[in-house]
Amino acid sequence: MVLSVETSYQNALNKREVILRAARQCFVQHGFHATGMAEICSAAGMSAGNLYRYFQNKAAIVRAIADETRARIVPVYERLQTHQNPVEAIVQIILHSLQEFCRGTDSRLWLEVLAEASRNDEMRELYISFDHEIRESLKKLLRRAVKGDGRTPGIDIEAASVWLIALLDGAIARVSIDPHVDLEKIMGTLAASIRRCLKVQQA
Amino acid sequence: MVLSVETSYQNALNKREVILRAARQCFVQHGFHATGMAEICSAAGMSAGNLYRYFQNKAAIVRAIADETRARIVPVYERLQTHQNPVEAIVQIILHSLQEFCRGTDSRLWLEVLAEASRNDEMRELYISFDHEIRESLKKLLRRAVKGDGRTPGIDIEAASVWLIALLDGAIARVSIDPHVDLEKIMGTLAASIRRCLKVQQA
DNA sequence: ATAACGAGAGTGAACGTTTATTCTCACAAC
DNA sequence: GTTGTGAGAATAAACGTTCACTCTCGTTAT
Repeated sequence: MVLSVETSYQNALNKREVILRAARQCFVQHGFHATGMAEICSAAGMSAGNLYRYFQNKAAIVRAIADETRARIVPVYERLQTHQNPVEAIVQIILHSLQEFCRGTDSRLWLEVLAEASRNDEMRELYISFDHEIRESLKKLLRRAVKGDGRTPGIDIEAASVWLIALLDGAIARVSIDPHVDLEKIMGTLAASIRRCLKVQQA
Repeated sequence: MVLSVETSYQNALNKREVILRAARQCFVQHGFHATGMAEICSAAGMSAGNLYRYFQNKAAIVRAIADETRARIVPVYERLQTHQNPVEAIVQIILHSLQEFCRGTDSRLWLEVLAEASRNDEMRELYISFDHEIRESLKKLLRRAVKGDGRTPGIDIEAASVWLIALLDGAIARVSIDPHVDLEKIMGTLAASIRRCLKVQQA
């Protein structure tokens, strides 16, 4: 019957999600390499044999997690593209991204992705394509900001986009390491700095 | 004999350094957890049994590497403390640090340290104490900059120090992941941004 | 109504490696 | 002859992965 096929498909999706949730939790605690399959299995409440019905191997799980983490951020960039004030749009993007990463424990996961991307080719390509995508969004906004301002652009748009992302990645690192960090305050001063850098043009 | 003790001590130091150099190389390639002791042994041209005479275990090697990496940066901060122009001193510090990390492959190692610090308590303490130390240096300079400027400080000194380090960490991540990055250009625009943020105070 | 069938979900022990670490023994120096 | 230095085999645990197998159900045949 058609219905049964559909429910089984749904079921498989659910199982994959259960596994991913479990794996995410383990990876946050011990990192990609120091997490064993047995750990993931027990966190998912599942036997090893069964888990391997849903993922080909450990690498596939890691890939899925990295993809998922990345996918959560992209919409933020697209949503704010239509904001009328481009500088404020940029500020909002960075703030939203930071919040999105730092709610829960995704920041640690992202740090793990960064480290992995620096040596694993597949992960590097993922990071770079992700980076390209979101920096294109930023550059569009930066161009609008420079034009709208009516002054000679003292800003190197390419460089500015790089620095915004670096600032974000650095902030994620800090938040995920230092337990005493005050996210609210951090975000306030971050916004101020970005505004200062982007709005004030000097000869 | 006194001399023999001394040379043997020297010898042991050399051996430790040989091992650390080898380990560093391996860690850069595969990270702390994915690097095996056998790998380090063969890179150091040494048997396992012998290597364990110089380090208690793998964790001790990791600790030593992290310490070493950190120790390489601290002097930069101290050296520039006496610079007469505090803003330029800050710019120089950040630029030097970036260069120090990105010469060779230390940037990857630092990324590894960051990821590890987010979950391993010992590494976290190392990072935080390091961070505290260098931010104290930055804060001294920032205070001088604010006073010297003679204007009402529009800058939150604590926050500014945090953001400078975040910027640095983010930049390190980028350099170590993206092979196409132009370090010279990056450093130029970084300096400009910092100057803009720190020098120009607005109501 | 019931027996036979088959597919999907699930198990957990076992596989062959690889891991970090230790043990044993040989050589060299003084 | 003792001590320091080294190699390399040995160990046991842990690793990712696979295996043969069971259990559960819905479908079909009788």
